Amino acid sequence: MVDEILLPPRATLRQVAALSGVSLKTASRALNSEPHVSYGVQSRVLAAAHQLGFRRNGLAIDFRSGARSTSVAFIMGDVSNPFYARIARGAERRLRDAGLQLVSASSDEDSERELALIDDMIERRVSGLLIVSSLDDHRFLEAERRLGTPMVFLDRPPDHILADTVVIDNAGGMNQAVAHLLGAGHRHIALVGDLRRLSTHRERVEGFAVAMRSAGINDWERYVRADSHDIPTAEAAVADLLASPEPPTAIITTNNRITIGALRALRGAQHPPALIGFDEFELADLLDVSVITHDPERMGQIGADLIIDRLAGMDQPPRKVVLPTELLVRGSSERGAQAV
Amino acid sequence: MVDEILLPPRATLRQVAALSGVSLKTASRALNSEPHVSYGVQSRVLAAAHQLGFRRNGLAIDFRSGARSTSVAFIMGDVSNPFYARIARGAERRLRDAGLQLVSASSDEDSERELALIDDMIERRVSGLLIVSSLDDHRFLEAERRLGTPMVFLDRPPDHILADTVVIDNAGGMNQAVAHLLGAGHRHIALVGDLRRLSTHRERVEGFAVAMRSAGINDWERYVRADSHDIPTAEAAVADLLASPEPPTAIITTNNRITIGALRALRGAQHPPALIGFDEFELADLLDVSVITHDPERMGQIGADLIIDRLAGMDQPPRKVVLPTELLVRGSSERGAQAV
DNA sequence: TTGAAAGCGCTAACAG
DNA sequence: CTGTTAGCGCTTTCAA
Repeated sequence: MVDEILLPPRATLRQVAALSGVSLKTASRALNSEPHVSYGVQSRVLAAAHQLGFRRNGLAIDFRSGARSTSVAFIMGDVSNPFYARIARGAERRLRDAGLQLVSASSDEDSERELALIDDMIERRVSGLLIVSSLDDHRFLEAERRLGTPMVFLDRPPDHILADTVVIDNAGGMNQAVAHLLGAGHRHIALVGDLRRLSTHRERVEGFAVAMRSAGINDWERYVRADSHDIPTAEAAVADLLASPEPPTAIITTNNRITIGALRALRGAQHPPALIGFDEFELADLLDVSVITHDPERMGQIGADLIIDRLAGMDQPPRKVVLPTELLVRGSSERGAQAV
Repeated sequence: MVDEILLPPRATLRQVAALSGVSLKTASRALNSEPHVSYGVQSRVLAAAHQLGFRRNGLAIDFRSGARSTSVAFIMGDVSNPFYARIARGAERRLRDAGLQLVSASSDEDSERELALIDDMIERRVSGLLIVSSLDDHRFLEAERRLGTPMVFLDRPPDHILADTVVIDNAGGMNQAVAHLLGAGHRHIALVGDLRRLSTHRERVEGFAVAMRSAGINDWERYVRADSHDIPTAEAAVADLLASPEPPTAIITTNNRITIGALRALRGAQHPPALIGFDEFELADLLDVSVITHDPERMGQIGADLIIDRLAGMDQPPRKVVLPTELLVRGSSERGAQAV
């Protein structure tokens, strides 16, 4: 193979202008279909651009006009978690229609990494920040906020800073689930939760506690397990619960990863406890698993819209949007209850 | 709420230099920890930067140094498809270590949109392109390739252009699956496939055909269905097969979406046919579904490495990496065979 | 070890 | 309708 010569350097607007015999600015206008360009000039410029294989330099455009790139950052735990992927999808669609692009970055739920990513995104001058944060103090973003960078906190509210937020009705969803199980006669209900430091975890546990207490059950903590952040850990936690002297008759898992871990642990169990999982997941219907559903794509859409509105000058106090949940009763929640 | 005054404009390097009483270039050197800066100057500049809340302007840096951004584009069908999400994950990790960031964009498998996205990414001067393409002619990328933009085609090889490619051993994987089913006595084996125009589909069908023919089965086309690009379509296709006068005794689905559609269609079937799906998926083990597995994260990693190497000047002829598959035999492939 | 000057490719602001 | 003049914030020469 002959080593081909690459790099006949890229044509610039200046060359297009020269070739078509107009000024830089006129060429710019023509290529951007701005008004006040005669038809003849327009087509001459376009032809020259085509001939030279000209491509606008987005880097130069972003740099020059306004001090912001046309990207919006999405910082979350892990793209391959369907919850985040669906948020990304919702956000991406809205942003694209607004001429923006989504840049996703995974923090692996690690605070250091999250900080580094946010920092990086700020330096890249993203137009906005969509964050599912695992930090517990967001004061460091205050300066950026005052500089006018729109930021929306998704799924978990920010701490020590006022900013737009889109969350799920965690307590409400949990309440419905617990009420349903209580109604079926369950008294020994376990909760298997995510990292203790996450606000979603705390809210879900709190919703659980409230519902349990109001049913007169005060030793609810006995069956609460936390820090099951991945599938294997969740599986182990559930296995452990099942092996205890007085196993729970029902289990609530607080996210899709944990639910899957629970399903693994329950596989082949003689008398599986009832199960309700937070987050809908693909195949939940086939596996007959009851879930607390909500709409992650919508979360992404709303987040994106908020960014877009703020960018367009919307100047209202920070909003907090709470997305509803719905209990989808399937087979898994209808079993294992002891006689009432 | 008092309307707070935002926008005390961002500090620039020039201001940092002024405040610390050094030249622009010295400030630049200090902040980038370049050599040849005395300790005193270094700390003076850092202090000034801190005091002003200075943040480097990534836009200006990208623009000025080299005509490339520090982003790599990943163009694929849909982020919320776990196959793509896992590729993204693999690529993202590698790229981050190289100081690059991944920008994912979904084409929804639509050619127009894919073209527009690629165009957009080129204008944004991404450092490289990772593409799962649904186009059938990539000549339009030739100019870009000659300009030195590294591009890697994932999952589906490019047409009419030479470029790095990372694909799965489609024919081989299909062969293993068919051989397994034939060995169990199946003769009426169906294949439910994706969009006909996708090369992956064609290769998988070809692998299927070869295996069937070499077993003396020449009417294999009878049970082949294509264009099942989403779950509902796949479900309908499988339901249709089941309802035919002489239904197949085994079904092979050619990707994770189709497998899920098939599972839906098979739900509650009296005598479900055997099933083998292309692509591993979460819960496949719980559902006891046999699959042809491979490693999408690795595909992402290799793609990213190829980009990074090319960016670093690696100058070999385009590579074609073929990733192996493995047949994971679970319960679903062990049923429904008629007496041999 | 430091600095001055030049300019990346483009658009904004003003003229004509 | 078209052109001229600046200059975005930074790095890259090259010189001191």
